[in-house]
Amino acid sequence: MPMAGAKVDQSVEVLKALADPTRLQMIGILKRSAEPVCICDFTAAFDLSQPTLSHHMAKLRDAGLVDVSKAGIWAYYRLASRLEPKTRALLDVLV
Amino acid sequence: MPMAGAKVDQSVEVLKALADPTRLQMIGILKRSAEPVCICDFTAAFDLSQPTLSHHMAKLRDAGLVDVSKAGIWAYYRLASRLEPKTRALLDVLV
DNA sequence: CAGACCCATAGACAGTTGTCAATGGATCTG
DNA sequence: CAGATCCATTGACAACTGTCTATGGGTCTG
Repeated sequence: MPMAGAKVDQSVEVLKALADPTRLQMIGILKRSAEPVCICDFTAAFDLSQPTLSHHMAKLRDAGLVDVSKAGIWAYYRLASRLEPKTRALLDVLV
Repeated sequence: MPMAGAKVDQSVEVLKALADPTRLQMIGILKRSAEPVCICDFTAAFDLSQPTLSHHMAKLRDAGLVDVSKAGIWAYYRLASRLEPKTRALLDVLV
């Protein structure tokens, strides 16, 4: 059976969020990390400015791939706990 | 172990090829079709011009997702026969 | 309070992308 | 040969993307 239009759009949204080397590696880091990660950790890992990484993280958040929790000064990011099974399978294949 | 740089770039290339509703559906059609499909079939299935569909197909071809064989007037497309296992797993999850 | 620190947003700008109309090449058919 | 058919390429254009600098809002610490 073919994919319905809404399913296609949702898959495309996730794919677009992952179709960037920086974001794909960010997701990989989050997936492998037991502890949540702050933006400042990413600024140390990537040679990109802090606003750029914040922008990428917002895209991952908009796609529903990432949860954020603020604690004091820091914003802690982790892989979303309630991912669609299909999305989780996608990440298991990718990273 | 983290992904190496080249692996990231290759994954991103595939993801970018799939991160478009038209192309994702084209891949779905090719994956489910036992027979190869010509561009004219896609012009019947999508409300897009022939050059646009040809352009999308070129992107899928450049990403190594699709094989093409020309026979007379027609160009027959099918899912690539020799896909990386990771790429095949990706398509099995997606479509 | 004053400063330092983390993060998000806004504005700007070059590069990429998705689409179309127009064209041309290659192949079949009469 | 002449026309018709399928497809790819080109050129154009609006829209989106990735990046930076600059700025501002919170929050902790002297």
